[in-house]
Formats: sequence, C-alpha cells, structure tokens
Amino acid sequence: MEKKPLVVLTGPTAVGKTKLSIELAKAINGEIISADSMQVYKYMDIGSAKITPQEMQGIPHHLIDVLDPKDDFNVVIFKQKCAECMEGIYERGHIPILTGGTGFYIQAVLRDIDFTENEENTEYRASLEKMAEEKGAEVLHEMLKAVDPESADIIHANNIKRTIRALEYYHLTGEKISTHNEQEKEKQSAYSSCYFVLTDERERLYERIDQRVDEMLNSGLIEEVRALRDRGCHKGQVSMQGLGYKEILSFLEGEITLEEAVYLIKRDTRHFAKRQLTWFRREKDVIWIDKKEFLYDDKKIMSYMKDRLTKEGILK
RNA sequence: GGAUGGAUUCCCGAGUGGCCAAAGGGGACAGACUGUAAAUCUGCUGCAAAUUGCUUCGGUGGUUCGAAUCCACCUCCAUCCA
Repeated sequence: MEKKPLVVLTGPTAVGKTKLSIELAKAINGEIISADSMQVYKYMDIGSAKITPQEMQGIPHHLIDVLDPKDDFNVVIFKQKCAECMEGIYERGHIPILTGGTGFYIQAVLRDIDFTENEENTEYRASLEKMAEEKGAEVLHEMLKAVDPESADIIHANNIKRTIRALEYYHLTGEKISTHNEQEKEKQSAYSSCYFVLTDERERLYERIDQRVDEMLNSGLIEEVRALRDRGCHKGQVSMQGLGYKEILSFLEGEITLEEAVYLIKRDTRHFAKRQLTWFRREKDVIWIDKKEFLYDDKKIMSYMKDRLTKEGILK
C-alpha cells in the first residue's frame, strides 16, 4: 500500500512555526493539526501562544480548543485524535500538516508507535507514587531492577515518573517495557513525509522567548490564569503544568512574587526550547531549516520547503 | 578626614595556612526520553601536549617548605562617625 502524505513543521518554541504553517497550508492545500500539549485546551489562549481565528486565515485547524483544562491529555489520546483528524483530511483530498512543538507526539504518529491499550491503571500508579514518596526513589528502582533490569539500567533512579511507567507497563502486560521500546525503535516513518524543523540562532531564540513572555503578561496572562483558577483549575492537572500557568498559579497563591514568576517562566521556557532542539537533533530524517541561512526570508523558506515536498512526491 | 566590614572562578556564595582549580546554588552548555513530554530526569562548567602540567581567589610586595587563607601598603565598594 502506498504511504499517505504527511508534512511536519516543528521547531523550538517561539521560532515562528505558526506563521509559517499558514503559508505552507495555503501553498499545498493543507489542513493543520496541532501537535501541542497545551493548545488543545480551551481557555488557555495567552499562555499557550494559541493561534487566533483571524490568524488562521480560513485554514482548517485541528486539535486546538478541544479539551477542557480539567481533562487529561497524553500521547495516546493525542495519537487517537490525530488519527481521526487525518482520516477526514485525506477524505477531503487535503494534506495534513502536523505543526507544534511536542516532539514526542510527532514521533508517535509519524512512526506509528504502538502504545498498547491498557485499562485504567490509576490505582496501581497511585500506589507506586505513594511508595516513592514514602520510601524514596531507590526502592522503586530496585523493584524495577528485579523485573526489568534492562530498563533499570537505562532509567536513572531519580526519574520517578519513568521508573513508575516501566513498572506499570510490566504490571499490566507482563512484558518488559525495554523490549517493547526496542521493537518500536526500529520503526520507520509510516507516511510519505517531510519533517521540517525550523530553527534559529540560540541567542535570537532566547531573546524572542523573553520578549514573548513580556507580551503575554501585557495581554493579560495573569487574568487568564486567575479565571482558570476560579473555574477550579489546580496544579494537579496536566493543563496546569504548562509553562506560564504553573508559575502564575504560584504567584496567585502568594508563594512567589510576580517578579520571580516571570523570571521562572522565561528561564524554563528557554530550557524547554533547548530540550526541544535536543529531541529534534536525535530524530532521523529531519530537514533543518535554519532561518539565518535563509536570511529570515519566509519566501525563500517557502520555496525551499516546496522543493523538498516535490522531491518527496508529496507535492505534484 | 576617621572607624569598621568587604572584594573568591560567568553570577550568587562557602572556604580563614597544606586534603583547594576551590563546597553549595544559579546560569550557560550537552544529553536521555516510546501513556503526565510546556512533563520528568542526567551530565558538564579555569586552560592545556590532560592519571600530569600551567594560570586563578581586587593589586603589589612580604612571611612560610607551603597562602584564597597570615602581614604591609595600595585601589575600589558598603555602613557609621566627622
């Protein structure tokens, strides 16, 4: 069976993905699917730098504003929803453009990573979390070593979340997550795809981040978070772990000053951008687009992307 | 003009004769990541021809086998008294 086309446009936060994605969609008759763990949520517009309806310019956007902040979200849900969207897009004869900064999500759909469907496991997970808190991370790691030494070897004992997931996986499937991961790692792209990673000089990126955070504050980030809190949002929720949200919540609770909150948002967003870049560097077959090399000219970037898409047979 | 306290590696900050290229934190940089991923975690951070050598703790000179640590003078900063 012939592989279906899929275009990925990603890059670190604040490089300018959104703007470019619109131009790309127009050029190739595409529809945009957001691969963003925060923009899925309603009422979280400012802090997630969500695209506005005007900015969309009529291009269909998917997976934006589809969840309530109190809802859970994770790769599996993302993958499911994304698959549904893509089906519709293909039916309409359009090309899906996956845009957003969550590399893990992109990988999951692009290489069609299998996340074995598990039942509700909150109880077991909760018990492990409790154990970690009471007895320490080492105990959990020892438990993992007993059932899945390969994973224990790879996962640092301090990384409680991943240790728990590995234990959970074994508990639910009776299989080692390490062997599962081994198999999934082999997978190639399930699509006829172009994986564009937009990037820029680090210094410039950091400047943009700082600037953007200031803009968010001026546009009413605090009010947005206050409204979310009034709706009952709290730090235990996935949505409230977003950059800008958790810090402003701390400020509203009186735990830190506004100045501290702003400092943390900026710093952690820079760290985040760095982590994104690390992720993309590791991905194979990515097409790097260094804005500087294109003299910051979107037209040049666009024509380059179209070239690559043609070469790949996505654009005829 | 006088008194006292201070000046440490990118920043904050510990160190008051050898175990000090110098604790700890931050930042920067690098990395991991397969159901919380805007999450979670790790490594590294004076220079080099690198199990050793060289330069560093405001400056200069001195004491000592040996100084970031002691002494003298100088510069700058802070507070207080004039």
